[in-house]
Amino acid sequence: MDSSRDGHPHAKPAPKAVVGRVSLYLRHLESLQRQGLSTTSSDQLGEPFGIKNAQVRKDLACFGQFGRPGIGYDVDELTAVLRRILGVDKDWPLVLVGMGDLGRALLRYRGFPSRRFRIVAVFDNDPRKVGQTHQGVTVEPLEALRKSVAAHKTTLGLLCVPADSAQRVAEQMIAAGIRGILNFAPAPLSTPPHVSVTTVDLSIQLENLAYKVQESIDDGVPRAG
Amino acid sequence: MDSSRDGHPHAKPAPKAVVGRVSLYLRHLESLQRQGLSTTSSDQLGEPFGIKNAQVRKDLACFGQFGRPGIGYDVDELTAVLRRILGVDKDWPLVLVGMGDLGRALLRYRGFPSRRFRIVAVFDNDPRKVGQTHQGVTVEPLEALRKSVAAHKTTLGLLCVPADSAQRVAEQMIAAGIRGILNFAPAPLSTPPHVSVTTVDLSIQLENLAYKVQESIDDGVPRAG
DNA sequence: TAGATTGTTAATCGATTAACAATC
DNA sequence: TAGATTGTTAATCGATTAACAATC
Repeated sequence: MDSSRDGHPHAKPAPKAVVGRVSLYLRHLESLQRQGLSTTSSDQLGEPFGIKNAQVRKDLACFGQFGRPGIGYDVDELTAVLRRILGVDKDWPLVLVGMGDLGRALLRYRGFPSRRFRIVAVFDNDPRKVGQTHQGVTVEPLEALRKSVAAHKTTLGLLCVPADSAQRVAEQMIAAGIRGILNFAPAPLSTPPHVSVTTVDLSIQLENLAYKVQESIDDGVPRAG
Repeated sequence: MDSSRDGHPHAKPAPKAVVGRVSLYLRHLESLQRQGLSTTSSDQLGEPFGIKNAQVRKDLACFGQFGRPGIGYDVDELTAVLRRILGVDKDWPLVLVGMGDLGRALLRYRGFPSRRFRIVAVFDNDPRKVGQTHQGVTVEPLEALRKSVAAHKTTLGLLCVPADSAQRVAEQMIAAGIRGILNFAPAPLSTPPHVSVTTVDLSIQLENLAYKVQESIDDGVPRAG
């Protein structure tokens, strides 16, 4: 019952930090493709990210065998197979909830459409915002969420509301059928097990950066370079 | 030579994932403080994040001994000591480079000032943007970066330029004396060892979320909840 | 053939969890 | 005292790295 070759590997429960790195490899593969290269190696794939060749091979091994000893990997082939594995070989509709400054910025963010993520609907409960059109999308009230999610078969959502309403709004999104939430509110969300949440907490990121800088200044490396 | 008690612990090289979690504990402590609680426990501190009590205690042990057996932790005391350890007991000036949509959104983001991160200067090379004022800050050309960094003793920067200029601009920031970069460009930065970089790549985050959702749909949990 | 590079197994390393004596 | 909870040591778990036979 070896299923390591088929497209949607029911295989093992997808080893943890691996998927994030595979996304990076795919990025680099696409850039190699643009450069017109036809083959690559585990060494080359990990290099821009400081990832060792053994790790690259181990990561890829989670999903199957894609290379040839002595040769390496076919760029086009590996690109296609990783796209399929990661699910980015098709469009993903998104809902965006919360049209503050960040919501507006995300609506214009070019990195999403270029990866086939399409914001198909935006929601806000502020009556002054409802009815406005940004980037060709009209702001709807949250009551319209469930119908929209069903109509577009949306599974992913961007949550850009203030921290104090994040949990409540997340629950509405989940009730509407959303299965994955990219949460920009600086608040932990508690969600049922079938819903995935990634919290992007910019202050925490900055805080960690500040700590590292403080540390590096404390022990050595004192002034401007 | 036990230095586990002094404020800026020269002690051990700050165990990896620990700092991120300590930031979370601090957040929760501040919320407990607002609720008027005076003591807490390792159990309570980790609970909102799904972190086990043993882990909380181990994490805190990296920096010293702050609790009392049978009692727990003093909320005010632990808050103060964690703030000092993380370096958020003082203002951190920031530069922001790149005034696109995301740059503008970050300039308005309330999570930064509330954690004492102050955007003191913003830069862009587009002559149409230079001279504009947003949120009371005037956009300057990149040539002005070095002088500004020196004047404000800035060590941290937000990088919000397109991917294809990210490396070049990062080098300018580093040359100007910046020591930590929060990078929003979807591109890996290569930097000298005394400079810390955290890349916030929203497409990668979404991609990983999409993968998890796809996986959860594939094996079980089929429709809207 | 010699050199390159794979997939995989074994060894190392680090992080998480459990257990428990010590303390309030 | 009994119950709670710490700091820390030991046990477990998982992730990274090194090594190498197999292959082109």
